[in-house]
Amino acid sequence: MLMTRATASARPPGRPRSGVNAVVFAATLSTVHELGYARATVDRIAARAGVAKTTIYRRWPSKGELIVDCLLDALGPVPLEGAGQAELMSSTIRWIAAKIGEPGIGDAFAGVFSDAVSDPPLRKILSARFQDPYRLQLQDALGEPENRVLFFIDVVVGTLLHRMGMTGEPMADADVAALADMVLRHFAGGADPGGT
Amino acid sequence: MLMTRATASARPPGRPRSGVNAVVFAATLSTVHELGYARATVDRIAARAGVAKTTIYRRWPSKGELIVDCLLDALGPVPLEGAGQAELMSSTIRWIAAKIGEPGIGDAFAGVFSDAVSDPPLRKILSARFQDPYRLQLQDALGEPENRVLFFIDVVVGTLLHRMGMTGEPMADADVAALADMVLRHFAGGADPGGT
DNA sequence: TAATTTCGCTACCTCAAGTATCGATACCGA
DNA sequence: TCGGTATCGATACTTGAGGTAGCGAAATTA
Repeated sequence: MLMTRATASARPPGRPRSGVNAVVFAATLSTVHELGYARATVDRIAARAGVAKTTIYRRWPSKGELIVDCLLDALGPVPLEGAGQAELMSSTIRWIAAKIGEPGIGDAFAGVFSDAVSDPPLRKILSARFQDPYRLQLQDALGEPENRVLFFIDVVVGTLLHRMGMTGEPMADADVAALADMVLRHFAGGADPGGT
Repeated sequence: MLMTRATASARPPGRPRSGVNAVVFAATLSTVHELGYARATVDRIAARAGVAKTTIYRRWPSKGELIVDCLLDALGPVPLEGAGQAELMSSTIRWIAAKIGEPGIGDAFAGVFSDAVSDPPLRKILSARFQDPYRLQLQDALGEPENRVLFFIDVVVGTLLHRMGMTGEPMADADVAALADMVLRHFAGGADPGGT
């Protein structure tokens, strides 16, 4: 009952898609890394991937969705390590800080987030396909309610992206440590739970 | 020795500029509020202000700089109220949260910040003309070193913008209170000072 | 072999930032 | 009163990027 291929029919007819998604993701990150988000046009990404622009638009309906899928592929699920809530939070913060520091990822992250601000459909996609899975995973692992986890994400990701956006560089380890320390104290200390 | 008009020559020759800056700022905020940042084109802003687009480009070299000036005008300096560091920080956080919640301001803030991510010249302008004045003002008022004030700004503004960007709504008061509580505890408690 | 779908390619549309140019207007100094 | 100068509004334009349309060719299934 594996269903790796389909539910009803074995495979759809016609020429199958070539397996270039990974190549496109790699081309996306390296182009964003070298040229920045705005200058990483779909034309350039396609050229670097050795693929036609129309092929990209056949698979992803917009640049924003391409970036979202690329980030999901690059990040994967949170590697939950550690026993207690404090250790889980701390490792999560260090994990996402390291990921945002990897070439291309931070820029793509900030870029698609920026686009979403004035693009409500993209914002819904970003919220549903990107934030929600991590939120649910963290709600389970941390045993915290939705509003507290959303607050956690806002603080951690918001801070890291703001630093990246203002300086062009990822946050240094010492500041990441301070961020983790601040957040852990907040969630450990019982006062003012954060959210209605 | 007032020199309200000039230092050397009384006034530059030619037709003086009409005093429409305030009108343009108001048109910018209302257009951004109604249409979002990306759809608030310079054409539309000019039309709403009752001014030609070329007039805007004669005064601001780019849309980004127009937004920066508009935000500086809308925000003004931090209204430093309260005696101790804790009160100053708390009132500053509530002040910027309220400002970001005003119609148009949060969107313009997030939009120009987003643009700056992949536009290094705009990033320098944003950093020098926008962040630096507030940073210096806060360094003076709070008696904290540069790196700690930068960390403070990253956390507060980053969190508020992330919430605004993901939900389209400003952060609710209860969460702003939690943010203030968390930050105050961090700066009051002596552990892990945040920054090298 | 026929149907179907993807492929690369080229050309195109739309929209927005920013530029160029024009006659008209407002202010200065002589 | 008359140049000189810089702004004004208006129109047209250039450039770049997201996204679409239509083509013949290739790959797969039935």
